[in-house]
Amino acid sequence: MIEKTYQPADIEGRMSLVWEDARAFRAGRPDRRDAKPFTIVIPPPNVTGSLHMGHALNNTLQDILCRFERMRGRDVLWQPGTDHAGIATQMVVERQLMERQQPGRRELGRHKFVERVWQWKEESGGTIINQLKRLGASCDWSRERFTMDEGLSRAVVKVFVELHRQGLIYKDKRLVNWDPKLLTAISDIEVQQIEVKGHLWYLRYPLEDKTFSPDDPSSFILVATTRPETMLGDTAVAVHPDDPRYTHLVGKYVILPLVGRKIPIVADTYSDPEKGSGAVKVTPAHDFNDFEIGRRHGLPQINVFDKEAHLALVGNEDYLRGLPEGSQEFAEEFNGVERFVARKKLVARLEDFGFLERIEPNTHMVPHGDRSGTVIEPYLTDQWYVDAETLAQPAIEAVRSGRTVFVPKNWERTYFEWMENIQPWCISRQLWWGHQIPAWYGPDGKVFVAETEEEAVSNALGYYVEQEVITPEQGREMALDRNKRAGFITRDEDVLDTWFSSALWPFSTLGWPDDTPEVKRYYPTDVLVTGFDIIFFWVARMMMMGLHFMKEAPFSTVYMHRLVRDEKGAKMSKSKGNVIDPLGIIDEYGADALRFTLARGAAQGHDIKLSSQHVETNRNFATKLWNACRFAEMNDCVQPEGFEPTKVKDTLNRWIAHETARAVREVTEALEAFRFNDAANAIYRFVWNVYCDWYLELAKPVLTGQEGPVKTETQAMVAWARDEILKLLHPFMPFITEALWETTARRETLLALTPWSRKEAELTPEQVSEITLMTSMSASDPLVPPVLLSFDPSFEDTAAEAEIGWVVDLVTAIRSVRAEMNIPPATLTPLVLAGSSAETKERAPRWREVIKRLARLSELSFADRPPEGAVQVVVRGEVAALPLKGVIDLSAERARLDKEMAKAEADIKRVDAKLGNEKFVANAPEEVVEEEREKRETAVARKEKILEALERLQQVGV
RNA sequence: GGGCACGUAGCUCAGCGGGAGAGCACUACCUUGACAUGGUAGGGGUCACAGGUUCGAUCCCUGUCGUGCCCA
Repeated sequence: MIEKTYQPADIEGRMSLVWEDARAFRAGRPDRRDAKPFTIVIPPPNVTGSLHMGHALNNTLQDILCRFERMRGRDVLWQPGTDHAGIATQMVVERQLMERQQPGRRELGRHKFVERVWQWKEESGGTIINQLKRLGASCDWSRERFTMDEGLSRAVVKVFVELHRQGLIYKDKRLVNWDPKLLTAISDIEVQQIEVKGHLWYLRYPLEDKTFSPDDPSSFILVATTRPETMLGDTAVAVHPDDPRYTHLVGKYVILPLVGRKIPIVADTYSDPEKGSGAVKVTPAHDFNDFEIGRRHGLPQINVFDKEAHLALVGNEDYLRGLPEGSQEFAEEFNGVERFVARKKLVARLEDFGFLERIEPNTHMVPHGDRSGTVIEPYLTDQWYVDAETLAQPAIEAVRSGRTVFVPKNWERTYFEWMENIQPWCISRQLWWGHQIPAWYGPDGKVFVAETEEEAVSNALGYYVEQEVITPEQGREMALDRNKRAGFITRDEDVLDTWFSSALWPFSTLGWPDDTPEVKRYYPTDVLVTGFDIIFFWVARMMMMGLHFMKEAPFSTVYMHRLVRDEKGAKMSKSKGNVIDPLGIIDEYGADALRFTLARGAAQGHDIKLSSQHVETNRNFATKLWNACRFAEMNDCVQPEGFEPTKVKDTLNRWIAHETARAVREVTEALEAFRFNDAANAIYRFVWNVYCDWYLELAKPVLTGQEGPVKTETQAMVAWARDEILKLLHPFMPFITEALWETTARRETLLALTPWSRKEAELTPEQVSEITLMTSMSASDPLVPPVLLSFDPSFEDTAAEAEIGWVVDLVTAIRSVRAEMNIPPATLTPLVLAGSSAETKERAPRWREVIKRLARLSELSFADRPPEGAVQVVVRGEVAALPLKGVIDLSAERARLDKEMAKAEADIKRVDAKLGNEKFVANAPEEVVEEEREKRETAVARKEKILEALERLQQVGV
């Protein structure tokens, strides 16, 4: 029995258990041993995360694909899991320690701290996984993985060692994006450029051979800078080689104000004559562009900051080298000053001595760490890098050749753009939580990379014995005793970027580097579903690693969805306070309603604007379905054993078969092309505007009438179409459909495992070959869906469509005219079909009861001519008359007919204009011209009927 | 500055060479025996602007204006 009201909360929890008990989502079910696999790896959410709308969308779309393919018989593996989120997790645990006033990270020491993080992970790391379950995600939860798992960690080490051996991972001293708050390097894409209202400071740098005076422009060169505090590390001034203002100064020297260092003026095209003064200070150790200039001109790099971005001048050899007497005092004064404080103090000091010319407001982009929010400092350090450029080549090729396809396709351009200009990927992080780099150093700094400590140590000791740094005896002792070698051989302290391990996710989760059956069966995966904002984090890196280690691209299709915004179109953010919590929405309207809303909004290339009102609409849709199923149940609608929908006789039943087949086709084709919105809208329309509004309404007289073969057939067909609906809707609304499936009949399988409606088996051999041809034609382009794959011509029935179409049009026309004439619904009117064709005379009696009920008629009769003073409408070229003389206002009817008349005449006029154009008749395709002629005929016939009606009205004297 | 989108009904968006569509909102009416989380009907748009291609342009091309995003 279906409950009277639909309450999502009642069914969602229960259905989750049903699926779990049946192990419905397990990959590799024995009954699908011979099935083609379908694999999606989840973009692993951050272990510290909780479900936000972006996750809800991302996972809804993945789930729709997985459930769809599962129903189509594939052996589906949807691989779930989380990543360890190095920085984020470390921050969460550190904050927790602070809040609880427990010893901090440094006090605990590395080992104890990492233990603490694991403890946190066990307690709180499952949050988002449980939230995904509430959304209905049909992942194979038994295979859940975590990037710090033993197996995945082995994959990381192996990849690191292998790439290092191949020279694709190396250590280098370069400028990195340094986060002075978190004290770690981060990669380019973890940096966000934020527009900041800053200033441009114009500084006078005195020329070496002149006597400096602020009033004498020939005694200095004016430089403009957004970061005056970095001047302490300046090693040159650059001007454009073609800038006539400065050509005479190139090759000369300036004396760095306050510091006293003598630095050259160089010519470099980086300097923009249009910007600032046209001369820029060059600080190779603190600016990426300056670093390049420095390399071009062989300039020294002087780092003036410590790790926390405080000035580090005392004892800084690079800084002090070549400075005049007395600079020690200045260094001591400014040593240890924080960068922004230093800026203020330095500007004031420069001003005191006449070195500051002016300050202009200047809005510019400033790099910020996406985790800490602090201003990133370009900082010169030793870090590990991946040679991304080399790895990118096959990844570019895979997309160019079409082995991996982006949907929508225009993302490929963005992908190429980035891949072709890719920079070395900095992968080391100065953190404790993560995969520690498998590199060990000897006393001279020589590095030994190996998969295990034993191997690295033995390599190292062998080397130093050979070099006679230690004796063989010492080597043996150190090999055996960790304590003896401490201080001699030390491990790299740093860990790897989290995305390094995420890049391996499509194969590490399957058991690689072991030679597992899962790797063979499920790699490469089919689709990656992800937001465009992480195309570089995810797609690019997984492509590189997958191709390098597996020799095959990790996925054949990359579907990029867009952002979920609030109802006004603003990006959701905590600071704006416009975040819509998916779990709150699920509590209020149900997961099905949320999912359906997201799917209906997921048009390719568009952000989704979400409001709770939309969700409410779709909850109402679920209610509508619920009640339709109740109606079927109340009318004992069941499919008898061996029922054959293709064999039904009754016109109405043949019609719904026809319409259902069309819906199946629409939904299937849309899903195959990743047009989630079209698929969802097609099923919405079918359920509400076809099945509920017309089929059930038209079937009511039969269902409530006497027993008989037609009634039995209709009951079966109502149930059949309902089951088709449940199947079509299941990928979108899994909970309600599974619950209704369970309640409405005795079922052999869960709906989640029930075959999708495909009817190829029932086709004739000729039809099959035609379909095969079309499918193979479109197979070359994966974006073109195989058109006929799910369409069953045996359901096609144009006669049924014509007949039911006539009923629908007639009822609609009468309703419309009644509303226009203000006839109260309670008033039943007679209907006279005037001058009907034999076809209509034959049809009408079959639909008499239905038409009378739906159009609120007292009787339905035929006549050669419409009665005097009757309201007349034209339906499919024939007149239907409502004899309402005395009931309605005849002048209102006249006005209505005049309006109709004008419409018909306008139609004729437009068509005539076309047909009168010789060029149109000559150039337009034959079908189009023919269509226009038909249009004209219909319009003319219509006009004649209206004209007759008007004449009749005249006779009554209106 | 470079790239990618987008300007269609009050709102959110489909459509993308031959009669302007949906959902929501709005208006009127309806407690009809699945459903008021419902039913029926209705109003509302020179498809941003200007050119061009075409027999024909909301749709293709060019430009202008406006909006958003990404990268410098």
